[in-house]
Formats: sequence, structure tokens, C-alpha cells
Amino acid sequence: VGRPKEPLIVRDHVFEAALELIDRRGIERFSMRALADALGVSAASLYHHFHDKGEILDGAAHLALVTSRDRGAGEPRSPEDQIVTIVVDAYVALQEHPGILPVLVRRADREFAIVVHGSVARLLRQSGVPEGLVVSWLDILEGLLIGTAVLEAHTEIDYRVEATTYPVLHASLTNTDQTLDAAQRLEIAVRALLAGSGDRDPAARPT
Amino acid sequence: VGRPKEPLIVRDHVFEAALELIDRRGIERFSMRALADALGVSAASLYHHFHDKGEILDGAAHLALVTSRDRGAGEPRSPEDQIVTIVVDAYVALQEHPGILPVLVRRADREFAIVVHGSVARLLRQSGVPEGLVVSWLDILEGLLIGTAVLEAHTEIDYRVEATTYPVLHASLTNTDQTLDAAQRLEIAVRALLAGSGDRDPAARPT
DNA sequence: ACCTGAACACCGTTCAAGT
DNA sequence: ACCTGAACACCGTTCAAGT
Repeated sequence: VGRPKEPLIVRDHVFEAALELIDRRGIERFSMRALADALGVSAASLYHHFHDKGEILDGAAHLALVTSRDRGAGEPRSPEDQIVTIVVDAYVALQEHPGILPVLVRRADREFAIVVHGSVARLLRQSGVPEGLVVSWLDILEGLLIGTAVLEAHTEIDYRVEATTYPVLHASLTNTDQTLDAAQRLEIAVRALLAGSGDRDPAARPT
Repeated sequence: VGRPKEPLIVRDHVFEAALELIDRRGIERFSMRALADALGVSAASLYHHFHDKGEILDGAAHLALVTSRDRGAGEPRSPEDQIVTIVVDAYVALQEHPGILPVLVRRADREFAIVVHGSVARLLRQSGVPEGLVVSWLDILEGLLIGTAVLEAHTEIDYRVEATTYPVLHASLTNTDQTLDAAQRLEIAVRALLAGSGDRDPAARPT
């Protein structure tokens, strides 16, 4: 055909279509041709708007992360509570787009991270983490967040455990009354980490 | 040609060659043809020994994880110290094969995990974690481990942070005297988690 | 400037044919 | 039983050609 009056391809629409496709059919079946089909254009024309496939994946990943909700602006809360809320919210956002996880694992999205890091850094300081360790604790929290999302995206653990060889593990797997889901685990892990984060500089920590 | 007297393809050799190739040139450039070339056979013949590419990737991932060292059998140590050693050792093993990480993210290797889980489960019990929460704490530790490895495999953070918008983060990024490397972060994170893991059942925890 | 069909060099996998 | 070359249906990307 040829050049239309209005461009057929809009960057943001492409990212949305890509994320939608990845969420619905998985990253494995996502291809430039499949995306082009969904958009009603040819695969070749996508290269007029994007450098390569990676740029589209980055955009879709960014989109998945940015749609994090913003609850908890209610009553004043402790810095620890606020950090927990931020981390758990980010986890929920990740969880809603499990297909995009492999992309995040290979291509970090630092543009997103900076917003979260900015506020969490301040909260960490408030809760008594010394300035020189703030970045390290940010990395710890981010690692826990990503790892939790990655593990949860796997199919459930279903390994056979012999009671005689691994008695404790076997008993624990059988005793599932108190088992926590991923969001609950993340919350108590973050609380435990924050409780331990002040240990190195107790004087800076009120209470 | 035809059938040789001795089989040309041995499963374990294939896994070794695959891991070596992935470590050296990255998962992106790893293909059945490249692997076959390295082995001096044809790509088609690999399908006589493996169901598909995924089976080979699983074997390579398993190989990478199994080569975890076994230090620390020296003087008797606290359960916490032993857990720290196991987790950090597993991290080091992961770190030595960063190319295989994307494979681990998509395909969990539970056969490996069970060995680690068996001993860590026992140690968690010893350090005061109630039976019903052992599996949850195993998941937390595993999430932290995987997330730390994933984050570290990325190129370093190099984002621009404006001092006026994010004063605390900016100051912390500038103050790098105390910054910890990934293994150090993992160690203090695991210690903080273990310290917090007993809180729910303090009676079970001896001092 | 923007989009297209056709082509290039790949890829995982299958299969008839060889010994 | 084990290995092969050739083929199939894909893939990301490029490019001359169209308007």
C-alpha cells in the first residue's frame, strides 16, 4: 500500500498490545509477526518505530511495572509499614503480569526503580539505616521482591520427600496449617529485614 | 555416515558442553546447531538422546547448581551460621554461571532444591522456626537467593539521581564507603531474616 | 515519512535414508 | 540403535519498492 494520512502505529499502543499478548499467550509465543498481526500491520513496519524487539519488550515491562497502585495514604504510619506497603504493592504489580518476568530478569528497568528507590531510601533512613548502607538495603529488598515473584511464577512445588531421609522437611510439608502465601511471606520477610537493618547502628534508631 | 561402534553422544558430556557454551557465549547464542558443532555431531542426532532443547537446558542448569562447594564442616557452629554458609555457597555457585540464570528463572530445578531444603529445614527447626512455618521460611530464603543472583547478573546501576528530587537516595549513592557486595548483602539479609523468624514462637527459641 | 512483500540468515524439530 | 542431510515451519531483521 503506502503511507497513510494518520500513522498506523503509535508507540504506546504497541506497548499495550505487546503486554496484552504476552500476558495472554506467554513470552514464548510472542513474536514480531504475532504482534504485527494483532495490530493489523506488517512486521517490517514496526522497525520504523522501534530499533529492535528488545525495545518493545522494555516498553511492555515498563508498562507492567508502572501500573502499581497507590494505596495507604490514609492515617500516618511508621516508616516500616510504609516500606512494607510499597514492596508488597510492587509484588502485586509483578504478579499480575507473570509473562513479563523473564523480560525483567534479563533487562532491568531502572527508570521504574528510581521512583520506588527514592521514597524507600528516605523511609530506610527514617527507620535507622545509616546513610552508607541505604543502597545496600535497597538492593536487598529489591532482590527479595524479584526472587519472590520469580519463585511464585513457577508451578507449585510437588517433589516427593521421603520421610526417613528428610524427616523435618517431610513433616513441615505435611503440616500446612500455617503455610503463608507469597504476599504474606514477603511481608514478614520485609519486617524481619527492617528489624535487623538497624542492628548495626542502634543509636540512630528511636525507641 | 551411519552407526558407530561406540555411541558418539553421551548425555553427561552433552550437559557439560552445553553449560560450557552457555557460560562462554551466553544463552542468547546457544542453539542446538551450535551445541552439535561443539560436540562434532549433527543437530538432528541430539534428538536421539534428548526429548527437546529444554531437557538439555535443564541438565546444564542442574550441573551448574550441583557444583556447590561444601566447606564449613570444621568446628561446630550455630544453625544460623550453617544456614548462612549454605545459602551463600549456593549463591556463589549461581554466580559462577550467570548465563544459566534465565533458564533457572523459567524452569525450576527441584531435584537440586530438595537436597538443600532437607538440611536447611532441619536447621530452621533448630533455630526456633515452628514446624508449620518451615516451608514458608524456605521459600523466603530461596526467593532472596534467586533475586540476589538475578539482580547481580545485571549491569551495574547507573541511573542519574537528582539531588533535589531524591536527596536521601542521592546522598546514599554518593556515600559508598560502606557499600556491600552481593555476597555480603546476602549474608546480613539471611541473618536478619533468621533473627526475625523466631519472633512468632519465642518459647521454642533458646536464647 | 510511513508501510509493504519479499528475502536473508537463522532457529527447533522431524524424518526418510544410511550403516 | 545411532547418526546423517534435507526439509518444514518458524523467527528477527533488512531493504528496495510503493504512496
